[in-house]
Amino acid sequence: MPELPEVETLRRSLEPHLVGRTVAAATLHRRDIAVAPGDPPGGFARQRTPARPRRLARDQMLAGAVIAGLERRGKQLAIIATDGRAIRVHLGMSGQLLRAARAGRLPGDHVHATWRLDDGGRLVFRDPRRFGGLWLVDAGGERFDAALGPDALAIGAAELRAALDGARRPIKAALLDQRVLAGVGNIYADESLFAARIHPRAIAAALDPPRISALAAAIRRTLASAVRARGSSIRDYRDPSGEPGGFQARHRVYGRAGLACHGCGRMLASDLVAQRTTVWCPGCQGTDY
DNA sequence: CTGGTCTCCTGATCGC
DNA sequence: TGCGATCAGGAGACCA
Repeated sequence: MPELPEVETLRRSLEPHLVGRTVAAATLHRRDIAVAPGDPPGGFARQRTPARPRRLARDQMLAGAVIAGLERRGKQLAIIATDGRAIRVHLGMSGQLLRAARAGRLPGDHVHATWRLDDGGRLVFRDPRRFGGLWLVDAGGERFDAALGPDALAIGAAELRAALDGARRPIKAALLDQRVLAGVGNIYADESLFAARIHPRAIAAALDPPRISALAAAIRRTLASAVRARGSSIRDYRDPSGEPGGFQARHRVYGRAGLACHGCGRMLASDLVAQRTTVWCPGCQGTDY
């Protein structure tokens, strides 16, 4: 569901309700959506079904902690306690963090974790597809995945050039790689490439410095504009206060395959690039790469 | 190392 | 109305 603008919208929306609150109680309903310190090492997927899940200490879900703030890096969100403990949240494709005031209604299905606050409010982690998850972080631990690249919202030209570092793969594949750049997903990769007039299959290493500068600027502008619009709502996405985003009305290419380009009128093309449906304009972004 | 493909999971939608 | 095929905002495992 979410890319950087949706996660940043979530962060801004939740923060005023959480900061300064004490976590009165916390419940993890499915052990296999969380990774705790001491869990077997290895990839996320292989950690989700340990032969015998370790029991969690009750304070690992931040029970008893006072919430100091919410930080975001790329698409990851960290709920940080005043004592340094934290919970890193990945929303994956279908994850949501929902808030309900005292006695407010919350969905019952696919709810994997629940926190109750000292003002009676509740916070819920819901994720039907379970591609997302929670990382429980001790004080002093890594709040974000250490391999994440620079945050895309403020990516500079030199920074992007260094991150791409001669990658011999389509620029779209590189933009989707969170180790290169943190925060861009399928929607904003296509929108940014259109804005920079770069073909999604252009080999990253073949882009000259001026084009990489243009791309960095396009990514910053596209993401900032999407954050201002409170993200993109495809299907039924809502932020925690129930508000849909508004950026989907401004998509130039994503979801518009076969329609006319807003820039030149040509029909937008679509194909699989980096295993993801990709839409571009053969007029504005070229037919060769 | 690199880059392409497969896979995890559920739900919405579309054509028949 | 039902039913199977297809697709989805992500990303790690696996393979050549």
